[in-house]
Amino acid sequence: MMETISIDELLRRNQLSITDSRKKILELFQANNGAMAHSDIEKKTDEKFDRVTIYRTLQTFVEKGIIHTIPTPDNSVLYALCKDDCSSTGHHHDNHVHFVCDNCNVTYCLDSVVSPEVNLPGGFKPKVIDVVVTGICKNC
Amino acid sequence: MMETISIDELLRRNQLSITDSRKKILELFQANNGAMAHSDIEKKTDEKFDRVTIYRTLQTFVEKGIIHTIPTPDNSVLYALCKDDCSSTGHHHDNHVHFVCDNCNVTYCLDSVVSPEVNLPGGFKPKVIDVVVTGICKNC
DNA sequence: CTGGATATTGCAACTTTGTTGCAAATTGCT
DNA sequence: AGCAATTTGCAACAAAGTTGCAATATCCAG
Ligand SMILES: [Mn+2]
Ligand SMILES: [Mn+2]
Ligand SMILES: [Zn+2]
Ligand SMILES: [Zn+2]
Repeated sequence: MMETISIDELLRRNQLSITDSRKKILELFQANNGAMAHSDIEKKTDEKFDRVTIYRTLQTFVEKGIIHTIPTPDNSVLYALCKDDCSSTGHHHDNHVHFVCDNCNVTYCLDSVVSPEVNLPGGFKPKVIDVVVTGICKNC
Repeated sequence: MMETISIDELLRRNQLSITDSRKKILELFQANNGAMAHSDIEKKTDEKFDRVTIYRTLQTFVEKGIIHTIPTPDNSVLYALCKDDCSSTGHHHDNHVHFVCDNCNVTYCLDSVVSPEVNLPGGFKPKVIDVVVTGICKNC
């Protein structure tokens, strides 16, 4: 079992200075149970931070392995927190399935469901397998 | 075995009038072995058609089941031809795997590889499973 | 605790991507 | 050929994302 670490500690471990925008955005991710789009963050921060700052913060978090992006069927960009082992090793291991609810529109990281094997035709060498399931979630 | 039908016939079967832009865009899809983005089509048509026309044409083709969209890890919107049975039944059955090559950047429809089963936690009811594999393709 | 090097932010300006209304042109049909 | 219906191009706009730079905040050594 991995112990829960504070937001400040999380930033420090990733050699990032502790700033208002980074703290606030991480708080939002921890409070939210699903994935968030850039526009969600803009709204939830009440336009306190510049759009550009939010873009740059998200980009930094992705590079550090603190959050990961999720490919969605409607091709909007979503972000969610990574499991702890992503940031510690410096590269992503988000081989879990994502679920998009048709009804409430929440996107879940199903961390317990690992991506299935796929049998590819000869010559194709897989590196990453992204699986996005659309349907009705457990809360709908 | 499904016989190959002409572009005019394909449009007629979908109750679409035969216009220059629709013919040209379908030709591009048939000539191209991978998926295309809106911007690819703009370039390959040499700006002969208005951007808006291309958007509307792609949208019409998706609605008719002539092409389908592909969710990609970098969240760009790609389109590729559907198998014949999509347009005949009026709704999509594109339950095949897509492959994005890290090297040549071509995105393939692997029509022969059907999406695998996924074991979801209790309460989640799947409808569509999108699988996108990233790696090195057979031509690289 | 403070000064100053370094990193981060906000602003402005710009690019790309996508949408909408409407008049002009094209298509399909008689 | 003529006419109704569909499609296109244009203009104007909105949303999403990028870049350079000056102002500000953070961190660390002294
Ligand atoms: Mn996830
Ligand atoms: Mn496909
Ligand atoms: Zn739901
Ligand atoms: Zn390739």
